[in-house]
Amino acid sequence: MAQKPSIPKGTRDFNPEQVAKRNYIFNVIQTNFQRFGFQPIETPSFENSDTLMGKYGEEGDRLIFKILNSGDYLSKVEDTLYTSKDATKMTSRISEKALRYDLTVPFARYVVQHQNEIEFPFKRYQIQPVWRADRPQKGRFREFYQCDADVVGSTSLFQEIEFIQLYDAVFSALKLDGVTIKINNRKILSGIAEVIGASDKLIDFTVALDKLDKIGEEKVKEEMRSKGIAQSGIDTLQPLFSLTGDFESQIESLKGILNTSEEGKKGIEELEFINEGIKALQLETAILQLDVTLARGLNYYTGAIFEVSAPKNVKMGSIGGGGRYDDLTGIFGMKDVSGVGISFGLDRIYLVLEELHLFPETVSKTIDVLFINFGDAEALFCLKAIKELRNHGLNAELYPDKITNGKHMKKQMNHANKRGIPFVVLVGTDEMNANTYTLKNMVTGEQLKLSLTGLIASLK
RNA sequence: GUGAUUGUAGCUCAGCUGGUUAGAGCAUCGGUUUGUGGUACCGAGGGUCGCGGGUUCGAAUCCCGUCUUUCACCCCA
Repeated sequence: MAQKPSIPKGTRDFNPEQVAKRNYIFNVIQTNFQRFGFQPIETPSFENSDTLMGKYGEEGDRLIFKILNSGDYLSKVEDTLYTSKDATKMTSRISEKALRYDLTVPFARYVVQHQNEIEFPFKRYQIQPVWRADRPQKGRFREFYQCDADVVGSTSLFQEIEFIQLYDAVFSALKLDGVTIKINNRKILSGIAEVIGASDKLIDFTVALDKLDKIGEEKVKEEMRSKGIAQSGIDTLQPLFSLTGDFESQIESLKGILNTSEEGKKGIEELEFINEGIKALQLETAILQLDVTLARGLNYYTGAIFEVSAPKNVKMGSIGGGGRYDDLTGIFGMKDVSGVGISFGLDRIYLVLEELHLFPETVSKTIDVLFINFGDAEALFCLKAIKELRNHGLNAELYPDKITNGKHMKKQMNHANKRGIPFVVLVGTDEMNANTYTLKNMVTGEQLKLSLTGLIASLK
């Protein structure tokens, strides 16, 4: 229906049921954020372009939605620039604002800007939408929510341990069993790159390594060769491709590979510390797994890297990620502030819960009881009762239109049925005269004549 | 950004190699049922076949473009 209105690709409308389900997830995440001591902040939907541009790599810049300047913005562009048709140069001249791409960079900006008001270490959480000019796919949207928790101003590795606990707490509360929290450390990746003499190609190297479980060993080696990594280096990597077993045994293998790299050894130390902590504290339902091929995430991670995968029976990209960044605020001129944080992908968590039927049935129930509207006098009588019910914490409402000529009772009952309202109250002249209420259970069909106090008691 | 894919009633989909007034189920509305919904029966409304252009005597059907959907790559929540 081309005539009908539409919304841009990668965006969605949410109906009442969907909003109820999303709020359920929000509430669980928010409750746990607060339980772990995080405080909320909010930042604007759009930032100055130079705050965002260049922070996510070349690929990221391409995916940032730019906002056109107001007014007659083309008149300020020189003819030479205009005719050169250089989009990158042109963009910076006609667009000075952009929609935020994630919550971490705006948060870094916030910390630098408000550094004198903030009490460090600062633990904040932020639940807001972000925008990416990506092509939509399963679980990929152009507008989606991130739920971030970060700590800045502490280098303590106990923060990493806390974040793993936080992931576990949230997913356990959502009854999403069997999520895998993958952990790696940037220092390990740097160490490996150093050992194979490819320190200058760290990004290419890690991007290739990250694809191991997807495209296989041979293709990864091929990609590394095509990026100019020496064959001798790739041969040195061999033990890495066959790295298996539990956390401890993988660590042992890594020690063998990285014994000449100081940075690598530091990474191993950090991982061991975190693993010891988690072993002592235990996780409820999540599984912590060392994954040396985990390299995803932004260029700014310097220590731990996290990624959360949905249970294996669901085909979905990561539902959360995060890591340690030692110098994020440095890009805004504030040195030596270490930060670490994690993010929950609300929209993907929603899809996973939906697929596994894990939403509690009660999430979309909004109203406890509907009063049938027999007429003006009855309606007024009902509204008095409704007021009482509301004061007792019950969600109650009157059907707005009255029954005319005895008709439309069916319509009102139907309405209650369709909305899944569990109880209906009928008050006609008989009830009104006797000061009683007929309570009907919409599931069983059972009806009771009750006083107002009886009504309240039955509904509570 | 690269390569595919989808688009017919509010929803899910039929519609054979182009041929008279484009169908079904569900949903909606009305009736059977003027104090009782969820099941039943009867009936009604609702579509310029995504949009634009082209080929043809004739296009939902073929061609081109465009938008949209879904998927893979890139990248990522």
